[in-house]
Amino acid sequence: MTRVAGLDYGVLDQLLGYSLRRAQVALFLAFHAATRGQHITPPRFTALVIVGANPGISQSTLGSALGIARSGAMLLTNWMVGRGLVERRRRPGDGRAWGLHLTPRGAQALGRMRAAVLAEDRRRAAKLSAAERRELMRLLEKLTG
Amino acid sequence: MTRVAGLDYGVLDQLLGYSLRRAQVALFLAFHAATRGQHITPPRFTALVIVGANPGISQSTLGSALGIARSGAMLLTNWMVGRGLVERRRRPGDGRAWGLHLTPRGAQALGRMRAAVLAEDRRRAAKLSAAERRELMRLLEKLTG
DNA sequence: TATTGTTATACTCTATAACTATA
DNA sequence: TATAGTTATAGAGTATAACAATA
Repeated sequence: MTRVAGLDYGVLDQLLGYSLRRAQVALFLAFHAATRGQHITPPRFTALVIVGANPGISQSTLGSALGIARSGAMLLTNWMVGRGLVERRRRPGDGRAWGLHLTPRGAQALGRMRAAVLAEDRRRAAKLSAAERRELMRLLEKLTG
Repeated sequence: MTRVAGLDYGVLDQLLGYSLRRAQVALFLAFHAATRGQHITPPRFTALVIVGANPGISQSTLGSALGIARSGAMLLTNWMVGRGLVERRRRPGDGRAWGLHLTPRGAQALGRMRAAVLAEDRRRAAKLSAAERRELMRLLEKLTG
């Protein structure tokens, strides 16, 4: 979605939503560069981070965090389990829900990915000064929260 | 993708890309609210705006602006033509490409949508002061350009 | 040869709805 | 009744590849 030279973008240039979309696409390219060759996607990475930070989380809660339906959270979990990154454990108190946990291999893989993604995210953000980057994060938080 | 209370988002909260994604989802809801009941989507709205601002544009160039393949630009154009919002005109100099133009009905519909989308975008951005909003747009532009 | 539009096809992601087992 | 997970199915959006017409 690079800007096409000579094209008039009309009202789009006045929309905060469109500016955010452009910026998000640019940062998505950063993510893609950082995870090249692996079969990782933003939702998969997000899921791994959240499972890692919230051991024992249920699939439904994971789905809520990602903003997707339970059925989608299950497919995502299947992928993580199939790759040996996550395991489902029965919960003592509740026979319905699984508790999700990183495997040792998953924790190791996530550690590598996290470092790469964070480094590339920072590299792309380097067009801004450190103060500008913090200000941008603050404004985004204020907008969203 | 509303934040789930009590959940630890780990490294995600340190990623500019994730902050942008959250903000973009929030503004997408603004778009959705502004176009409720119409069969419009962000890509369709974007396409209409770009055709309106660049009369005679080709399908391929439209696709480039949207960051999608030619085949997708054609389906998008089919939708706009099918709704009577856009018409294809042969170009005098080049028998290969179509020139896309808004119909009077398309111009009228776009005018209404543009006003609604812009108003709702501003309304959601009202959590920021006018100065903050301008600063946010500036930072996003600096990041992307 | 290169470009534009078109067509056919396939893939990914997601939603919905119905089902089961547990609570 | 309500919730968690599962399964089946369908739809939207997109990409790729091949083709015809035109440059």
